[in-house]
Amino acid sequence: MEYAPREIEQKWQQWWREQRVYEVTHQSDKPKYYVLDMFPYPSGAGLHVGHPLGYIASDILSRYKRLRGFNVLHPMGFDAFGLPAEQYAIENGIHPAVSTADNIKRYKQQLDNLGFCYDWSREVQTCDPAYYRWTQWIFLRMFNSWYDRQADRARPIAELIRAFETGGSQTVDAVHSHDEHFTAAEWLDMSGEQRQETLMNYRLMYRKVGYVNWCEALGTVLANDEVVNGVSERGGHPVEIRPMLQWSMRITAYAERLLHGLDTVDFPEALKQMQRNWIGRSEGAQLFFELERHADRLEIYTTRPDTIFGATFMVLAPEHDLVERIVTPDQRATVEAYLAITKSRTERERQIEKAVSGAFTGAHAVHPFTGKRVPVYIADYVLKGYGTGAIMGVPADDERDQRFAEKFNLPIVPIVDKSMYPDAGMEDKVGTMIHSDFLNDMEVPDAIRAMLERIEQMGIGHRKVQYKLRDANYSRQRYWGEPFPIVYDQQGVAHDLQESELPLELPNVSDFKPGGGKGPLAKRTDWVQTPLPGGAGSGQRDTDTMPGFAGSSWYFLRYMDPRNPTALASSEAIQYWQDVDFYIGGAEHAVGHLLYSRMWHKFLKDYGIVPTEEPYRKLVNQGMIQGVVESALLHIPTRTFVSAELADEYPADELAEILVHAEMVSDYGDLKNAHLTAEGIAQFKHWRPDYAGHTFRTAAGSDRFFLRSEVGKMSKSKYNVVNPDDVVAQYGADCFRMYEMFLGPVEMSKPWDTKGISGVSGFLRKFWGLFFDEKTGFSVSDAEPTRDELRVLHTCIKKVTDDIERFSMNTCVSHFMIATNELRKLQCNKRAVLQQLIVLIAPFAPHIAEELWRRIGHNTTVCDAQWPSFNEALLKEDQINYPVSVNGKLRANLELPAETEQEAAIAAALALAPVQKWLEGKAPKKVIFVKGRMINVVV
RNA sequence: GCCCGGAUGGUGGAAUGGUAGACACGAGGGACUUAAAAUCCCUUGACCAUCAGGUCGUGCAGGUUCAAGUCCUGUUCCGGGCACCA
Repeated sequence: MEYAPREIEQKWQQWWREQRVYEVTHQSDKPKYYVLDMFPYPSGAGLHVGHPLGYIASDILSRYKRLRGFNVLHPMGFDAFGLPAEQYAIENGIHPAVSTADNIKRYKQQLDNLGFCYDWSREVQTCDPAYYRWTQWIFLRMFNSWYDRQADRARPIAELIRAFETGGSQTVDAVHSHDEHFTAAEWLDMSGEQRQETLMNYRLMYRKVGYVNWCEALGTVLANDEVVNGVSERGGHPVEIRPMLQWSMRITAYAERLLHGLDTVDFPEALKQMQRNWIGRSEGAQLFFELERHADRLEIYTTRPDTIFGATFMVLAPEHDLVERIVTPDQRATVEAYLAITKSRTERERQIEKAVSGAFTGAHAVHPFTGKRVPVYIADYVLKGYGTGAIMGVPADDERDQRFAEKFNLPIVPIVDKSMYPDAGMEDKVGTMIHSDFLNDMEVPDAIRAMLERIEQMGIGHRKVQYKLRDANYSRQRYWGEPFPIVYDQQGVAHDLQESELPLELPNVSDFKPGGGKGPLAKRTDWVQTPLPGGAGSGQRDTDTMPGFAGSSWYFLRYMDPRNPTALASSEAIQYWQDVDFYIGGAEHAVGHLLYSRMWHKFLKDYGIVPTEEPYRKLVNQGMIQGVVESALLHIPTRTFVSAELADEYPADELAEILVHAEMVSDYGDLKNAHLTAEGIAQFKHWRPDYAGHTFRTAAGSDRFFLRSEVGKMSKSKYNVVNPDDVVAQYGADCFRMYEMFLGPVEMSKPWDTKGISGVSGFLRKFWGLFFDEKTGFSVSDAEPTRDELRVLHTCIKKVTDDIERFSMNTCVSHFMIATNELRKLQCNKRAVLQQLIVLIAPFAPHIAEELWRRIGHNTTVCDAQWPSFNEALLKEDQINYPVSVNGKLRANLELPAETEQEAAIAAALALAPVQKWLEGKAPKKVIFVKGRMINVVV
């Protein structure tokens, strides 16, 4: 009987759905296992063959864990708020809610088509009010929290207020934005408004005027990780730095925990490194320089306090508060001109130029050790947002300071003798101190230690750990996101909504265009005007919405108890499911989602809402399946298309690359052989009538017109999108799943290439064929399996089990192929062998497995079968082939019975004539057994 | 510039320090067929060969080891991330 994948697949997909085979509950005695995919943003383009790679791998793992007796949580949902839907609305007038719902529907159809074992009853959508109610709830909890450094956790803001009332600002060690000192009496003297302003300095969600990444084209502010090379990640629009009143998330409070947590989780090393770099911890000193003729002191940050004797100038960031106060009248014009230039330049221009620039303020600082006058400059290579926004210039030991000193003719005093370290770079922390007073002759690390001590003794500074990580901007001047559950009073003080007022639903609007630095919500004045919480007068709602990462920062918790109306998830559900055991998704979220959600999790841990410090135990980044971009070479002057191998005959600048639709290409995906046949050329001319009159030149004697191919993104605009639905229609979902795994390791990126799929397709037919007899149809035997048959089966069980455990899905497919081929040779149709093989293959090809499982006589789903265990004894062969090598070189093979003792093997090996020859009469020093088989004789 | 990865046949890729190239594609040859498709069988890293086998071979140069694709040092190229972070 023919293997008809589509028939089988549709039948079982429907049955699984109707029988709710994949729904799970936390009321279970089984151990839990949580397998999570990064949920997709449902774009209008639908899925292409690259998207399901990670989903297939996680589906296999989920099914495997279920067969191993785990209660497996494997949910799916949609990250449904965000910019693209809103841009689409602006361009086409379709409400984001409508287009998002359409896209989700299409995604679900495409996913179901592949036979995934998601528990769809747990689906979440971040744009659903029942979901974002809890996103708003977490926001408010953060708003009403501060970070206690002493306890190293977030705590309710009410406790901070009590501390201020009793002891002022000095009684607590709280994370805050800027230093403030006040006594309890001063706190009590403050107006309500002043107190609220003070509290903003401590809240974990807080408002501040900050320099933010403003994108004019998108009409919104962006987070640091949403800005790439000075342009917006989405759309590539220019981004400028602008001061705006914005919500911020105090992620910096968690910097140290985010860093340390990385040592406890199983993430790819590269990803951990990316997060470490993003957090950017450095140890150094914050220290003060007195300013000449000024009461203000200049506070700088340095990781090299040992080099202070080489400090010959100071540099402030152009935006530094002190600039205005210290600039001298004769330098005012120069400084203002420089400030004007820095302001007018966009972030992008500044990054591209990298030219040394700056201006002298006319002011001088006093060197704390030498008492010398040190000139104070401003320059944009010093950043306002890092450290104190001021540095000491040490041109002998820092490349940027050196360039600056050369440009402005400032003295360069050598302070580290690196002659003992010829390979050391300028900024390496090695060498011997010179021209450095009491530090002279010390090695750099000792000098750093000595100087830190001296600075603290003298009271001119202190040790300080500094992070590159900044607080995340949390406001977006957009429509399609979570509204802030906040109302402002006349004084602009933020009041939080009561929990009973949540969710604050996103109101409908008809005009989605942003304008005047405000989002579309500002136009709904009827919605904006609202009584203050508690009814004390009228107020105004926040017209911004939350950023895309808000909803995705905690979605994995909602899956645990997705319909709970009274909590983000019940504590029983969270206690049972705990955390994510296996998380799979793209590496592009390394410093965005993965950092934010880790922080939210730690925050929730601080309040005992979740039991674990880290949300994800193990993370795998799946690679991308790329497309191949095919183009035909056009020789413009002669209006002739030229086959790629003839390109050398034409001047390169007269050739243009014209994109060709992948559907017309023969051998698509093969970088060397992709070509158009006569039929393909006809299709191309029909598709591009503007080229219908052009001639196509192929090499003499060839009817193939070769294309120029390169690996690139799979995208509509490159005409190279391969839809998984089409592959499934032709080969079946089981074949598609196995083939994507067979292409290579899940972590690896590779171009899509359909050519190899025939191998997997053929394998599935052969596998199916094991169960059928040409004449009698379905036929399995109840006879006892032979030793050979069992050996094939148990080898396969062992290898597949080992390989799934180490997430090596591609080699699993090979093991299935080997087992199937061998059983075919043995003409094995024994039930005892085949039914175990079905279970092995079920995670990879669930439909064919289900069908055969039923046919073989089971009346329950294969999903509830038990993973077979293997018998080690059966793996041993009756005869063992002993390769014998002398000094590591293979010399001979000898066959011995498996039961032979090692001594017998040695004796036999050494007696072997070829080995005798290589021993050259010498006595062996030692004999080494390898894997209990191979013998190496060392002479 | 800095930090991570990676480099294995014509191709995708296998190899807990232990017979490199599993498995698959492609290619070549053969069987079946009027023919094609499908299917099946054989060959397929390079070189030498008296056809028994031998020599070389995992980007390059060294090292450790009885034994290195795998570990160490240096180097080249490719991919990814960060980039005035004091």
